[in-house]
Amino acid sequence: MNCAIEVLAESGYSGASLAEIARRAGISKSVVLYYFSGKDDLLASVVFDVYGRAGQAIAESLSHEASSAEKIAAYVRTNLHFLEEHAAEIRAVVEIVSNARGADGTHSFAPQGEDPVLAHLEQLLREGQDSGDFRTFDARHLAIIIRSAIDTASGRLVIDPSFDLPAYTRELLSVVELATGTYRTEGSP
Amino acid sequence: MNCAIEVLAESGYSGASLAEIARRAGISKSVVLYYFSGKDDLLASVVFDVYGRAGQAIAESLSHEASSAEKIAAYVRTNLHFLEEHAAEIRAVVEIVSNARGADGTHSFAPQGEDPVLAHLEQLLREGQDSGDFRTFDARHLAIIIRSAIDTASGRLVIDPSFDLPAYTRELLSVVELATGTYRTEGSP
DNA sequence: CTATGATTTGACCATGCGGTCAAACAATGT
DNA sequence: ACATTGTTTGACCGCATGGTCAAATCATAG
Repeated sequence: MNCAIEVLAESGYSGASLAEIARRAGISKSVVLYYFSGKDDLLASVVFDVYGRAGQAIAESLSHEASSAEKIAAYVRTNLHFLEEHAAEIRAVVEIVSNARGADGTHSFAPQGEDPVLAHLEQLLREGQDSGDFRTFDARHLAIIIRSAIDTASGRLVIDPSFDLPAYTRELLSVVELATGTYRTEGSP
Repeated sequence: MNCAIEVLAESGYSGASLAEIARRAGISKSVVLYYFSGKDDLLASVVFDVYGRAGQAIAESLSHEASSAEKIAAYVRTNLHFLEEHAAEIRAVVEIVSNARGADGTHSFAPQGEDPVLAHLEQLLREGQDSGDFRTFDARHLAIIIRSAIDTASGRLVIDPSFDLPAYTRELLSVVELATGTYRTEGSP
């Protein structure tokens, strides 16, 4: 699985053939198919593994925060921090989710109906609005904007070695603060 | 080329084989290779064509605006408007740019060094800062955030038919205004 | 009508893919 | 020592890919 992640991150979905993954691992192609029922199973395992660990890290981080503003900030920070330490993993998952398709041509891993990741962030934003911490905005669409800013960072990290993720994190946090209206002048003591 | 765009948008990069594109066009595979020197040539033509038309539309739109704030707003609006009317084209280009790789495994169409699209937006932001219209922010990274919000919309439009692009445009414009600090209280008359 | 050039076709090729399988190999308990 | 079980291998299969090519078809000018 680690070698699959490496190949996916470096050579993309098309380049990640069973033969190439096996070669990188120094084993025969058959060994991969001995432990995984097929390529789909391998990719699904990678997605599940990385997705699970990321979700765990984020949930743990959010549990330490009380206010909506702090939760949102922690959400952004933890997402980008996880990205920094697991760039190849995230890149591999993105590659799989956005390219793997079933026989019918539809995406295999993209969420069917409602995207739970997006729904989660949207709910965090809505909570902040309900508690009066945030200004009025379109929670759904702001969630899409914030997620896109997070997701784009994995690509940057891989293709641009000079990409300054800490600085990017700072700027995104600042944008999110302004967009949610966390620090309104009329509300200051 | 139109059929190539359709197939790319619907079935993704992997599904866009010469045979499939020819079948959709009702012609033989050989005809495609008669007018294009190879698959690379076809894809490059699609990218060039769409990219050129989008750039033209954006440049034209910006030329009508004077202030930096208006230019940025027009930039966002025109990008998303072009997307709305040419969703499949943009989706196809994204599919090509993010998946097409040369024999060496590197992206074929992704910008080599500095991304001119990103550099352009970054410069627009910097102009607004230099003229004093905008607050202090990290122009480079804010440009990345805004571009990601624009680019993610093409995917949404394709997979989610209920996606409300006008509303998304409104929210993004609002976020950009807040992020650039166009309407600062201290500057108001 | 015919000769010439542009266009179109289907058969064909080499290559790489995911996947199968019998056989070889290694480890272990008896 | 042996039999059993788990592991690994390389040869092989069917299939799809991008691409080539000679031949067939079409259009047009003389």
